[in-house]
Amino acid sequence: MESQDLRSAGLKVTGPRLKMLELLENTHGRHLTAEAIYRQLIEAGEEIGLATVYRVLTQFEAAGLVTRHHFEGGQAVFELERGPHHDHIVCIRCGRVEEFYDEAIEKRQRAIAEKLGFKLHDHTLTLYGECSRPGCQRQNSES
Amino acid sequence: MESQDLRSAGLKVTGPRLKMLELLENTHGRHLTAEAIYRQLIEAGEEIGLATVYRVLTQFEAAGLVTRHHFEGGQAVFELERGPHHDHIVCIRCGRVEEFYDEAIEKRQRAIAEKLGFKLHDHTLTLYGECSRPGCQRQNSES
DNA sequence: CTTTGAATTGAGAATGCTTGTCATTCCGTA
DNA sequence: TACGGAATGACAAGCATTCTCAATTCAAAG
Repeated sequence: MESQDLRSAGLKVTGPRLKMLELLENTHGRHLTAEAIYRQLIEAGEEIGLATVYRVLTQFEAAGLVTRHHFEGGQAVFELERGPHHDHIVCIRCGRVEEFYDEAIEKRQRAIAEKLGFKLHDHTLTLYGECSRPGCQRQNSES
Repeated sequence: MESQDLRSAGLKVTGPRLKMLELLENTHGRHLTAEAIYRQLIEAGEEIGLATVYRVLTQFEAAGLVTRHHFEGGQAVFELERGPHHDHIVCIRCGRVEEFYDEAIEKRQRAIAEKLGFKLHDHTLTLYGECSRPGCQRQNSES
């Protein structure tokens, strides 16, 4: 149950937090903006404020429950942290996001950081391209 | 002379554009925010508006003269496009930016995009860590 | 070296995303 | 079940960036 996830993250169990976790879990593989989460909850009849969505996402991020990505375009997208690290490839036409993991790249990154005298904390790698899905068109807003 | 760079980029030669190009060229290896460029020009006695700085940077970017990076932290940073492609490693304490290039990583990226059915256009790779410079402290604003 | 139209500029307003404020409400312990 | 602190929602505020528009500047032509 999600309440347990919240508790073990040191967060009080509240309605908004549960609803948001639920939504994130039922949106497998998706990368949602705060706005999109807000809209979906409102449309589902929930009573929630956009400020709360942002606040809770920030808390989730601090607790390691979600990851925040800054793909190109103003809005940040949030992704439920599930399983191991991965990077992303984003379609510049339809916005679709795929995930990938490449050990060779990871290894080179560690080597580069060490060579340059950095203690590596984190990294972001995002590829941008055009995907080959049949329905790939300039679709943007996800309701 | 910089005027030639502007002309060949299809841009009219104007005072603000020349000053900005000059500043970018004399700030070798640096990654500047729009705000920083604005401040430095003002301090140098130039008469320029922040809106112009943003506008011109966008034009420079479109012309391929500069690259815009979205490192963490709200502001974008701009870098004069000089020489071949490279990625970045940023110190999370002092903000210092180093550049690197790794053919193995580039090659893997192309392979990954192809495998996932994407026509690769671009990518961003940024490593974050702590550098080992003696003077590395929470220094931020660069005047 | 002037004229002249279009491009560029500066100032401030406006926008879009995100965070802060604060009174009200909710959670969970006693 | 009552209580205190944390969480919430509505709205204001903040920040980076873009837009608007009248005034200025550029450069091509006369």
